[in-house]
Amino acid sequence: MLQNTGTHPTADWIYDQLKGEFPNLSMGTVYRNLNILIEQRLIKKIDFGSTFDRFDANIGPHYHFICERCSSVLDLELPVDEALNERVNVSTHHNAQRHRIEFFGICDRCEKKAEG
Amino acid sequence: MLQNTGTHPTADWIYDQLKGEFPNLSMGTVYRNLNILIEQRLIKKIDFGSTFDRFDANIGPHYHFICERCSSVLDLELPVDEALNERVNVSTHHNAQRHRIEFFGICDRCEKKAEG
DNA sequence: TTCTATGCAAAAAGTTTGCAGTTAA
DNA sequence: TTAACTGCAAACTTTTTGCATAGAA
Repeated sequence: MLQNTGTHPTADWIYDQLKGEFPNLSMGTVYRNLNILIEQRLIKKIDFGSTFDRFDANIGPHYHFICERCSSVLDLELPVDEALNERVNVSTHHNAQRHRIEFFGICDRCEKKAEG
Repeated sequence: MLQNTGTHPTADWIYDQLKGEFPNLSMGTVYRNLNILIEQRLIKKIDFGSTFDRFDANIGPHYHFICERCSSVLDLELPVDEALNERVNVSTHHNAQRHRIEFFGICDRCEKKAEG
């Protein structure tokens, strides 16, 4: 089983790709192997640390902090750096209009709890 | 119906919060109203432009570009700015160990297609 | 009455799991 | 003979939808 595409595939896409080579491949196997690769830290799932959708009432541009202990998602005051979009547009042929940053670590509250 | 928490709630959490005030509230209503608020651009769903999980075979630190037309997720060459974590740690009491950036816009390929 | 919003339950979408059967060491 | 892996189908989790009803204008 190989994993060397340059893309960020969905399980579904992987299934379609491999279906040609292994005609009776099943989704169960795809997910099972993806999870094994995640455990072995050979790949990552791109997520927000929870299986639920998250909603954001703060419409203005702002960055997020995601606590890896309690999974809460917090707003940051850090000023948004619009120049970053330009950096992308200059160094690639994409047209980036905005961006989002998530910081990962341990939040204020969990740090305090750990000390307590 | 109110939406003014400072957090980034899951539908589930909202349901629990409102359950006290509206004892026979149902999940259907919560999701329906969240989707109305999204249409009205009063809130946002924090996602990657697709309902599927995405997997990343590139374990090293790197940033992503997400095309809002074709929903593909592409790696960027932009150098990762480790100093950003420090900026967060200095201005808040959280402990940020790493971060992730997603740029949103129209990708190379879709731009070309549009030009025809 | 008409229009919008709701509860409920069923369906859909995406992911995980149990089990029995293969295959390879 | 084991141990690891697989297909299949069923179960599970999260979100969406259909329908009949309730309440407001």
